Amino acid sequence: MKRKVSQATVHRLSLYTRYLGELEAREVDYISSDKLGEGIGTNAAQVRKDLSIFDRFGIPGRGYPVSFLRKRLAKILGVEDRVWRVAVVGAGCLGTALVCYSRFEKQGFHFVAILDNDSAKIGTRIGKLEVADISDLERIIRSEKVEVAVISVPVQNAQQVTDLMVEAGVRAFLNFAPVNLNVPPHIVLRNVDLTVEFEGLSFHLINH
Amino acid sequence: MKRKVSQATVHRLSLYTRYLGELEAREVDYISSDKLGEGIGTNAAQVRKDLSIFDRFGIPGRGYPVSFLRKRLAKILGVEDRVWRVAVVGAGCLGTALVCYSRFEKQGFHFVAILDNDSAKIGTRIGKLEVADISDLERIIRSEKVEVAVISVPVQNAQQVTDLMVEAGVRAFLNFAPVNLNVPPHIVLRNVDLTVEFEGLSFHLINH
DNA sequence: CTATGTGAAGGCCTTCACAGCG
DNA sequence: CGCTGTGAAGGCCTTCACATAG
Repeated sequence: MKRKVSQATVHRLSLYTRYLGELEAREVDYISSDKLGEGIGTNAAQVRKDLSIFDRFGIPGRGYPVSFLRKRLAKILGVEDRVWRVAVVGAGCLGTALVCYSRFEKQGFHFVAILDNDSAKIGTRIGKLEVADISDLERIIRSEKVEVAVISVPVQNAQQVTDLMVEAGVRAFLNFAPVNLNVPPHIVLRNVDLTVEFEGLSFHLINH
Repeated sequence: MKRKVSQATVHRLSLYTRYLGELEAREVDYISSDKLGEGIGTNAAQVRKDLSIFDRFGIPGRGYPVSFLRKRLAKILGVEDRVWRVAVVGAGCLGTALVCYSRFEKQGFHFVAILDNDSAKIGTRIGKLEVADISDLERIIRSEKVEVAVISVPVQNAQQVTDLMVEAGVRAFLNFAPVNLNVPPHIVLRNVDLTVEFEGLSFHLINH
């Protein structure tokens, strides 16, 4: 890695990887930076800059070898020949939906547990998983070797649950609770906030 | 509006608004740019710059009036004294979860319809809504005066469904399908791609 | 004396433009 | 001759620092 990889670049690496997967399924051998950019909604210069951070993947006059590039990017993203073990905390609408959605499994994110504090939910089955009692959190995280957690609990429980998970050894969080979580500096945290997304739409509808 | 409002600023306006709502509930009257920044995970300078785009909301020596500022920001975001009518297309795991999640209603996003093409789902009840037949799309969009649509259909149907919706008059889309949708320039589109989010976590776990 | 509002500086990301490779 | 890789330029966003208001 020659330079710092920006958040924006990481985001696009994901999109390139997915689009290259589609091309691979359609048995396309080579793709130009121009077409690859078009496929994910950016331009050729951006594509070449992004890829040049890591290596010289392309062949002047031909473009990028689709299959080779997809594998290399998947490796860079950490999703080639590898599975991440994920726990979902909060078996509400959203937590349930994530577990039932199969694409993540295919992409190397394996859901190994779903936890809740509601005794009416504990023991019930969601997809292939049985809802576990949140008071068993630490034991489950350790025995299941959970590395990534999804926070889909109500706002008022989110920070506490996150603290417990950090203590139990979880290193990365995808947070759906609409609150600013505080985590130690070595912990990876990304927020998905659907209200923010809706309000983004609303702002542009009103101001354009 | 004195200058162009960046995407990043719009995002933070949402976060400020939410945090100010919490402060309002706790009956806090004034907040400094420093504390407001801390509350959403940014700094005082950023807060002051963001807010100064629109007006002089603050009182030197005291800070910002919480309730007044919250209302003004909600107005700017288009969620004060107003309801947006939203349709969800695709009654799978995710579409169902969104309709059952009540926070959006409170924030001014009112779900008025959920559509699917699966005859096994059509007519069934999800929350307060009955799943409608997607072949009635145009009629429903017009009669329900839908302005915003959520795309939660499989990738292969996403573009077609979006085209139909644009034609029927929908002006804004929140797209959960992992595909780059093409829409006319005057249409507002935001993508929520959970695979990208997971891969973002993965990248940072591997490279730090 | 505290905390805002804002030009200026700094830093990061994107776009340009072209040398050079296949 | 087409398309990549990459310095340079441009543009946008964040941070700094301080004059100014309450």
